[in-house]
Amino acid sequence: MATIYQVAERAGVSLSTVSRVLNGRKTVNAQLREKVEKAVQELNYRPSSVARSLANNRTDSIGVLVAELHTPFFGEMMQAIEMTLRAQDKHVIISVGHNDLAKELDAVEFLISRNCDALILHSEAMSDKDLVKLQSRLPISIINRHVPELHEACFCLDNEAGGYRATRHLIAKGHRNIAYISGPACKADAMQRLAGHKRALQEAGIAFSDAFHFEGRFKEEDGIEGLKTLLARDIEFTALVCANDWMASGAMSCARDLGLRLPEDLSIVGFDDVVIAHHVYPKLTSVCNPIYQMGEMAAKCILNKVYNQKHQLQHLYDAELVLRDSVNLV
Amino acid sequence: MATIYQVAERAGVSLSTVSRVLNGRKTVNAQLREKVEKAVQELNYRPSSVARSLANNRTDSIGVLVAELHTPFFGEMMQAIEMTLRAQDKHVIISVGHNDLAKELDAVEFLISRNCDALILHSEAMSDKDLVKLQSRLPISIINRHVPELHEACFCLDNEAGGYRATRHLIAKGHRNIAYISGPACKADAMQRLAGHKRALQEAGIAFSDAFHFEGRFKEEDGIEGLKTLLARDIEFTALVCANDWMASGAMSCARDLGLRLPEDLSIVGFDDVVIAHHVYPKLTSVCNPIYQMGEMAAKCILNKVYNQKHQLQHLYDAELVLRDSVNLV
DNA sequence: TTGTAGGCGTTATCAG
DNA sequence: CTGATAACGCCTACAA
Repeated sequence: MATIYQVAERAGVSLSTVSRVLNGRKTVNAQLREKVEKAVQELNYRPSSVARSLANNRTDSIGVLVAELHTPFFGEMMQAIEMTLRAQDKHVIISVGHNDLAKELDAVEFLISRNCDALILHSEAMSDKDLVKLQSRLPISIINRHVPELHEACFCLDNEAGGYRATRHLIAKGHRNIAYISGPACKADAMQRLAGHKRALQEAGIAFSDAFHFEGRFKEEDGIEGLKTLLARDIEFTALVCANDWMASGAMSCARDLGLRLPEDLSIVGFDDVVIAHHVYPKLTSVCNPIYQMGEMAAKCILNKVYNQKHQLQHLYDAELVLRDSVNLV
Repeated sequence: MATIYQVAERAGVSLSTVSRVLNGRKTVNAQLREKVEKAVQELNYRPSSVARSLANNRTDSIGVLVAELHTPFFGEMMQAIEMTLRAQDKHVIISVGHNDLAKELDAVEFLISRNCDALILHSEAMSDKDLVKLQSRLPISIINRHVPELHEACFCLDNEAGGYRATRHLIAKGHRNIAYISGPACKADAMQRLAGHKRALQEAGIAFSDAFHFEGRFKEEDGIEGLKTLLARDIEFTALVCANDWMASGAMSCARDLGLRLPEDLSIVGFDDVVIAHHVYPKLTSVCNPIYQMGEMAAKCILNKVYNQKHQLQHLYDAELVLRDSVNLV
């Protein structure tokens, strides 16, 4: 690999001049510039990003922490981040945290040890305090979580509004008895979605009852277990909202196994609108989680903070309902 | 950030000694070693990976080129790669190629400009020649594609065997009239899968006919269009194999729209066994593409080549059939 | 076993 | 506008 010295030598100038033309400085004689460019061509010279990083203390790389990589949600997120960052010649280094505190912290240290200029995090296990502390070490942006002290760094969905929309839609379709399978009580987004559900009920003058509520952990199996549990209770319902699509899919296959017709016997609404929502049968009406946009914004936030760009930022995202075939008029 | 100088000063030794203990050299006095370690602790010193890279001409980072990130297949692959590489303290830099030659080449240059030690590629657009040329620049490993000159770097599925298994299964269930929706003729894996299908037919004494074949491009819509087209032809069939799960899902929803009962009126087999196979209805019998393992192997191949490790490598993968509910006995 | 000195490839400062 | 020269932080002969 050619170095800047060799280019300088070939062009008959000093290496400072080469550095200048490489970095697009205006203050260089046109003739010399041409000579340098020619030499660069001939030697097929490529600057060493490592040496450059050492000299100016910037790596142009951004670390991204995700819970998992093999799930559609994170795929969308990564795609958005990679595309917007690469368009600005920034590199994306990934690291997975597996929803485990120790592993997340380890992943973060790993990323920092690589001298990332900044971090984008989708963390479930770290505490708010951890995140605040982290920001004092390097710029970060946070997806899908709101940390009050770090508001300008957070990009999240209006989960409450989403929960509200899902249930209001069912009510508008004539449903009055609506069951709800939520995510775990320890997760803020799960509770916000549930709160939205309750608000919609209240607005329609329907009392919320714990009997209609099952708490899952966002997994497909929880949808199955949840529906079974609800059906075994002494209640009747014509509709079910699930706090994510995986549970909704589980509930659907369970319902079918139990001989229920969908959506005639049971209307179902999901949440997140991940890819499976299009593929289950009937196609699932679901609240959209615009993760792509959020990933893009988180990346732009970093571009603003670290590289002095000036992108317009939006921190809170609307959770629109995507209508498909899983809800029946009653 | 503390530097190695400061550690040396605090420990009262030279920086070479610090460097030695940091790199685990045995040839250093126990007392000094302790002093150094103490100083490292106290200063919370972390070596600069950038400076280290510059000095020893290695970045410990591997570039990965994928077509897209937002699809389950690549998610699995990335997860596998990230996990096996990070276990060895190597970093993963991602770059997406969007199935476009210019963009893939651009992505590769981008990765190389970052001084990656090696590349892992899932390339659809680059030619064999491009890949051979690339390998002369830096170590690479290739997923899901066989380049004869680069055999030891390739990790792929036995697509022919997979196609064979899918069709043989249907034949074993009594089907004789089996339609096939393939991937595009320009893709090697698509043609191999089709070849396997033909072999199974031949083995059973069933003649292959173009009338039973529709060529798609691996998209959901192609499954829809394909089934419609096949049904419009003057033929009868009780089973359909689709060269991937997306087309299978499309065919399923199309079949249902047309009033066919699944699997009573039409048995369907998919390919790749991506996540949606579990979520469509009825759950889809599909040929498994062990992308996770392949990703892991591609990563280990790099570890062997670049970092002198000695992992056992497997280059060709078996395509097992995963039985679910989409095939009927006739 | 330990320390000194030079090099890795750039950028940045400061004279000229 | 151009060219020495000193960082940047670490590694590694080589010398002591």
